[in-house]
Amino acid sequence: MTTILTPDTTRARLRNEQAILEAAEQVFACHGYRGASVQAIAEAAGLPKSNVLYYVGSKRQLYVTLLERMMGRWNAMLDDISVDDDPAEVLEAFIRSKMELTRSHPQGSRLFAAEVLQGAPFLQTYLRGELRDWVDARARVFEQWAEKGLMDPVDPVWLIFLIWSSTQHYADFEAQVLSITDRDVLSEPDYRNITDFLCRVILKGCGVRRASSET
Amino acid sequence: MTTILTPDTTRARLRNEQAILEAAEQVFACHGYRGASVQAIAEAAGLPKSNVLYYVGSKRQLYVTLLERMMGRWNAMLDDISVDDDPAEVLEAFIRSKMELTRSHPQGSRLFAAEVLQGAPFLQTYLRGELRDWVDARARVFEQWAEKGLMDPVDPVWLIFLIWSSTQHYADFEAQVLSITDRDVLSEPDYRNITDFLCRVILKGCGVRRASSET
DNA sequence: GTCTATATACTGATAGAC
DNA sequence: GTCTATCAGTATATAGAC
Repeated sequence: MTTILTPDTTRARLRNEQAILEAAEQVFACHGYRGASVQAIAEAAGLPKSNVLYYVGSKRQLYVTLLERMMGRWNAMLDDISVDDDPAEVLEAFIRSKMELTRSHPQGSRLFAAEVLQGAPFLQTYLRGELRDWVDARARVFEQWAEKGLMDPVDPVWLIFLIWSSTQHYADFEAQVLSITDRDVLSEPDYRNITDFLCRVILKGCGVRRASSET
Repeated sequence: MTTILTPDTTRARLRNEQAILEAAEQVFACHGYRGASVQAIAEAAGLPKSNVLYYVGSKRQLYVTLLERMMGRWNAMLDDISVDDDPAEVLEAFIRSKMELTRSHPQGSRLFAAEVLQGAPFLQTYLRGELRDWVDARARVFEQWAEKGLMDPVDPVWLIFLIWSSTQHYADFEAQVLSITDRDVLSEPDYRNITDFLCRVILKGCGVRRASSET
């Protein structure tokens, strides 16, 4: 079948693909892989079910594409550190960038949560490989900081999980947070306040003196 | 239809109902409400699908029953506090009991997470009522402690969410934790270490002096 | 109480008209 | 490229034999 790719058809294709990805991220995040239906994704994207499958191949491929997109965002956040860096600066940047990921991509964060909740069948190799190595490397630096007296000798892995969990919470449990605080949405000032709170409590809790106090 | 309730039939009924609840909690926790199938629950319980529906009425009723059971466990943990209590003792007990709920009921914790992840459609009234009131009451006590100089003036609601999220993490993200730390399970000593870590960091982070240091 | 059989709706995916 | 029609499979739920 010959198809003339006019600018219009290309633009339409891009627009449809984008709409599908956004819709699918929302539906997968809400109902998980099994609970999501192609029909629901198609309706959310404003397209017939067949078109969705035409564009993305299969439900499974669509899910993998979305997970890869989210892990890409995640990796973009994971910069390397060294013993010579300032603990306060690094930890604060760590908390802030993780929270910014939650704030800017709540659906993707929830998608990730749903995937891990079902035992992370699609992410095993990533978690046991790339991400474990990254955690181990960072943990060693934390330990060296503790040896140099720059922070308390806390278990570095539990510390990393503390930062991940406390920030991730505002995506995954957004419904609970909104219900309890009687809000419709979490505003940018809300996110700023929460982030400042987490930086303050976690850094102090680890015995790290903050680099500067203007926030 | 007349049925003679011998001790055996009663015992069988109880055993089956128990098996169904356990199996359903696992399947709903893993795949969410929509992603769970009665068939999968029946297989996990070792019963024919029809029997499951005979016992529990419908998938929806089964789900509600499980949520109610979990909220019962949750409420059993929520003891009241007053300004005259010791902040260190109360906060530490809060963290420890929340972590103990995670440890003893990981499936229930994940079930709760999956429910909130989909927007908490079944738990709206609970979250906006009972639980919000409980949080508000506790928040007021935290604020009074801060006024009396017993702890830093941190936002009490973010503090409660910090405790919930950092403990809940070890149920919801168990797959990630196990992959990264290269474990098959989280042992009781692991849970003790994590709990000690969280008590130490969070209490210190809020400027609360710990009551005793023997743990 | 427990099972088989089945009703009805929906699932992911595809074939083929346009 | 986009749609309708349809496939085989599975979903929840129930009716009725035993």
